[in-house]
Amino acid sequence: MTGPEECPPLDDIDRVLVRELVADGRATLAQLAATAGLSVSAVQSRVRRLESRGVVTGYTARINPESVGNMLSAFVAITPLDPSQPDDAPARLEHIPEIESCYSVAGEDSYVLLVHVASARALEGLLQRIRTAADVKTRSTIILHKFYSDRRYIPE
Amino acid sequence: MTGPEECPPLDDIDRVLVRELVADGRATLAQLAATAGLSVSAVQSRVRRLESRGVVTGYTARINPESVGNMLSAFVAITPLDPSQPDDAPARLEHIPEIESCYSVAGEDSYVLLVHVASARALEGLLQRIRTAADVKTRSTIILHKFYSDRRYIPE
DNA sequence: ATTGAAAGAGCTACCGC
DNA sequence: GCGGTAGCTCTTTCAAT
Repeated sequence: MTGPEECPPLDDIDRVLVRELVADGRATLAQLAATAGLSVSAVQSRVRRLESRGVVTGYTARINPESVGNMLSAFVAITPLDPSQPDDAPARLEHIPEIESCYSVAGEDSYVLLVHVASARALEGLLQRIRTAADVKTRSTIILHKFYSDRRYIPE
Repeated sequence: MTGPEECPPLDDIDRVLVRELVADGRATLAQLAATAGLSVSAVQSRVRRLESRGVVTGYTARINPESVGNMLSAFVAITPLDPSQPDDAPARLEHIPEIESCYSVAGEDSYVLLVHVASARALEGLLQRIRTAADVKTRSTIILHKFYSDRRYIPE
């Protein structure tokens, strides 16, 4: 799991492996070998290759934010207040742990963040920290319900 | 990994385990035991409990969408065209694999989707499918760059 | 709840193809 | 690149505390 390297396109077997690892990040090499119709050794070297090429960038546990006390989630769209200043908002926000994701976007705003907090009160404090840390204005969209997330589409 | 059950609050050791499993979804029980300062067996029963309580809802491989051919990502905000109709848009969109996440939100629109597609041409087709499947209008925000994502904040 | 130990399953490195 | 074996690690289960 070092850095992304060369990237010749994935073959069908690679896609099978990626799909299964997305569905179950703890799938054993034996399981993967069974669905791919290959030996454990062959699957192991393919998975290593997918990791070293940066196709698979890591493994993680999916958690329910509410179960760890984050009762409120929101999208926060941000726009720099002073367009003449160098815009390094993502770097200036990276230390804030409540921010799950940070995207730059083409639209009304410059960036969109996905944040998780304990309460409305906590969101108020977070927005203040975001504004002062990055010198931006914020526009928040409260998430009422997560129907599904973390699905992954592997084409072909 | 059956259904969420009772949920007495997490103690400090549980939070340590959850943090490590989020950072490395394939961490072994031995690794977890080392950082938690417990025996392997004790860690195993705690992890099983976190799973059965729905704190940890599963494990997944993180993948780079571009490396599997999804070169374009976007937020798609949708709003039902006919407010008098029953609104079951999320269910009517669930079969579309390009949709990674679906949230209902409090704001200008009813729902926000995160989608991944191969190209602008593919996005055009996807938007048509979304509109006809759910009888909604769409407002898309193209993602230019993902600075970070999939971070998880475990409070305390 | 936690521990320790024993048995089974999985991972890794190496070798021949 | 694929398959197979050997050695080691990890997981699982269980009795005991």
